[in-house]
Amino acid sequence: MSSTRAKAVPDRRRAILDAAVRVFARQGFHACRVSDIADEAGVAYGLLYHYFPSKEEVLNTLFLERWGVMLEMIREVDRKPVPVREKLGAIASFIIDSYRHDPDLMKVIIVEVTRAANSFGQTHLGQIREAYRLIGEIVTKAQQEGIFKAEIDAEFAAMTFYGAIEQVLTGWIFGLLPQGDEDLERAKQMVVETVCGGLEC
Amino acid sequence: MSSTRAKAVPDRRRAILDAAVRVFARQGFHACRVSDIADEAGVAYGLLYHYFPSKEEVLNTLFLERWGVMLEMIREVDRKPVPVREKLGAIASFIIDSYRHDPDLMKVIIVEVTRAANSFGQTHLGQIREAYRLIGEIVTKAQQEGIFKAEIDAEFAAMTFYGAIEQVLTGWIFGLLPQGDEDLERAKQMVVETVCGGLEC
DNA sequence: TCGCAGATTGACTGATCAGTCAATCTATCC
DNA sequence: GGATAGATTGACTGATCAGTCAATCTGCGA
Repeated sequence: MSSTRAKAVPDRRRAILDAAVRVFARQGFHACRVSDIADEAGVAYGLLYHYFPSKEEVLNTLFLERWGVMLEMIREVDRKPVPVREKLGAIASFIIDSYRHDPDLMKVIIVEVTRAANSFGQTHLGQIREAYRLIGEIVTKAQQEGIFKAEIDAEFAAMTFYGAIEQVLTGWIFGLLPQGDEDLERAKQMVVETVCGGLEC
Repeated sequence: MSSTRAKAVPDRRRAILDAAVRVFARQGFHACRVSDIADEAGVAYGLLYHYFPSKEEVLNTLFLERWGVMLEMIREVDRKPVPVREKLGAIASFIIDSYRHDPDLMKVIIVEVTRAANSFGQTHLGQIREAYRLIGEIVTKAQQEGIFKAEIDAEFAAMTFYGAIEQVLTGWIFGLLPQGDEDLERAKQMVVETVCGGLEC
């Protein structure tokens, strides 16, 4: 099969998705043309429509691919018998490392989907909500164990936690905060420190 | 002069701005047509271009009007000789009360400008940054007074604080969080409580 | 070698919409 | 009551671009 061959058939679908990440990150979803994506991928205009029914569906695919990995990761972390701080720390680490590994993709997901609740966020509200719900569950358990204050609403705490991380990523994306390797590492600690500090009894 | 007359000349410019808030909130800036705004304002299409050079400039005007008030409010609060918690509490209250008073306007500002850093956020990055800077200053002072931990970067703390508030507003805007009067009041306390709790020594 | 299916091409179409502009209206002042 | 300036109108234009489609290419099995 092709996946075992050294010189496999070029995967145009993947090339289109990767090109789209770069183009969306550079120009934004609405500002770019489908031809920009095709050009960036080194592929004819019409081929995009061979693999995807629309420009929108390209963005949807990018988002769902990545968001699914994150949700799965949160579920997995939650299953482990470790303290809250460690769970939240793992989530913060995962998101921040995702940014380190592929800043363009995270920029697209945050700017065009997660923070664009009017357009694509609307479509994916369910997925986004699920992330809040999972984080909220972690908070609830910590409250039941008497580690977190019971009087703060868990969903609310989850939004605060995720909101803080996303805001920091946004700061990096738009050059409002320094983003050396040490900065990313410190950010992980600081987010968890700040939020847990405020929530613990 | 007209402002003293009971039946003053109708202020079409204002009518257009108010209509734009409703239309942008309902359909989003990119998805709506200029004719939608004109219709909503009960005014001819061309009149919008008599008062504004472009559709964009209508949104810019709405944003700058409101953001300017907020920046001035933060500066004023900072001048008062009150504890940090009270300062941050006043900021949270102002933003949340702004939402209570005119949810459509806040939705537009957050969804189309503040969180749309790719399009309009870019244009207004300076204004947005200024808010972070002012909040960061408040945090810095608290650190100098020994009330807040010195090891957390002030700009970072400012983003966490503002990010948490904005995320909660976003939750209300898109129906992810309950938004009764009590919820709004509790949110003010919870945001300040959580962030200060995490930052205090 | 032939024929087929799927991959690939890019010119073209149809719809959309921001912005223009010449015409008309209205208020005000002399 | 006439003249002027600014307000108001809405039909029209020009550009843009997502999506279509018929034509061509390529790899592979018979």
